[in-house]
Amino acid sequence: MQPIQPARGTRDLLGEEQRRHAHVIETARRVAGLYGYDEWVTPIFEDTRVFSRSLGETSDVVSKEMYSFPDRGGDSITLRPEGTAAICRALVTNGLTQSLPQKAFYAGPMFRYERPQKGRYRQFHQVGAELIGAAEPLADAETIALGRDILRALGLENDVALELNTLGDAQSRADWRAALVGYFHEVADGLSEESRKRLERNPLRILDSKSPADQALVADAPLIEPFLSEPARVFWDQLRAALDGFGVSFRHNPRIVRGLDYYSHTAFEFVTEKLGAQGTVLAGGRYDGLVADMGGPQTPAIGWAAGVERLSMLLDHAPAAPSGIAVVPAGDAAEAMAAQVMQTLRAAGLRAEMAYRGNLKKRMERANRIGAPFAVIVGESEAVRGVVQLKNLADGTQDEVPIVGLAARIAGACSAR
RNA sequence: GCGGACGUAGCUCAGCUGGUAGAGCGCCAGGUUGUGGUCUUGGAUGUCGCGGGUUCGAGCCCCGUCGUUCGCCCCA
Repeated sequence: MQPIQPARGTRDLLGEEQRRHAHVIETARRVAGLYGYDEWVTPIFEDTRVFSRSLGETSDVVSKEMYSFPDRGGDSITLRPEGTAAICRALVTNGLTQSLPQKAFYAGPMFRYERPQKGRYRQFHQVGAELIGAAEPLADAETIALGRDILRALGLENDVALELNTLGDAQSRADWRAALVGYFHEVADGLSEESRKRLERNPLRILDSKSPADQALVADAPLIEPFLSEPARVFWDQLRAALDGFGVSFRHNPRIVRGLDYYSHTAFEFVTEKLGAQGTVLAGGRYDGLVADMGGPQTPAIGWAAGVERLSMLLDHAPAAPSGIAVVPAGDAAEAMAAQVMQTLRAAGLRAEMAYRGNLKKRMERANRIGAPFAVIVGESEAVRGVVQLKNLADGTQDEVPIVGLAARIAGACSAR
């Protein structure tokens, strides 16, 4: 019989990989807490309209990458491809548009039907932060600072660089886009085949094309700055000043555009050179129209999402596996006593384990294998005297210690190490 | 969705111009009846991803398929 494999683009997370993931998520959650964020947990699937309405009909995410299917009632359901739209939907459905601003942190699986690669899976995991109800550049700067601080807390500060751009407000963006389309039409003969298609569907995307031929033409493409409206220009200036205030350094990259339609003003990416084509590690921007798309009032918002898989791969060291105290009965008759001792240790907050079978030698081998710092050897002759053998597995020393106070003794020794 | 590479033991891999499969690590058992690590002796690894084809004979060649991987598209 052939073993059944995990579905394409999905995988199991255990051991070291699981610890890396957990460390990324816990770090992000903790730092977001310092910034005043609460965690929101929204459903893993939603009414398809939550995404089709918000992401823009032209984006590939909607046109071919969503996991959508009809449920038994005939409604179209979609496994969430990203987090922001659902957060906005939750804001509206819970009436929180009446108590702004809201700061939402989230972590969990997302789903996109695409060709898997390293660091890109059909089920992948993101952490994200959304600040809803603040229109000031100060909010953008603080949100970006949060991302930077999480990366810093993960020890990745030197591996990533922040690239920043403005997309202007709706009018600025429309004017700039028209100019871009005009320019690229003029030089269309020199564009790559892909970019000629993009010119019809999603012209902004030509700007970050990887084709060298495109890059040469992009260099002379009109920049957005002349098209910025006065308010958009002021916003852009204030944002950069505010980032200085938060001590966040960045590089202006006029070619950054965001893939999803709902962004305006601020767009940013933390990128790394270390992951090949999957170099964007944390990215986001301002999306002032999205809450209204969800049926709420016009509400400004700024946020980002980060890929947990990609961050995990960048981590220098996986967090160490936890190790517990090995409780070892000397002989079957001591097992009950050993179980009691083990429960005492657990009650004192210590991780403790006992093998289910094997003689003393076998169980000592296992104690060594699980990386236990100490073995507590429970023998019949000692047990009647209320003592056990406490063996330090690092240096091989062994003491007879009373069961009363054993947990405190071990805890003290562990913290002293 | 498009193009390239790769699938051999639990893991990392070797396997000659086609001749019935190997190493290291790990695992199991003994040397040690109440003491791990080091050492030592022995043992089991497996439909060579799967299906078809060529051949007297296929891990090796051909086709298909599934999976992984590197890029493209897109995107975190």
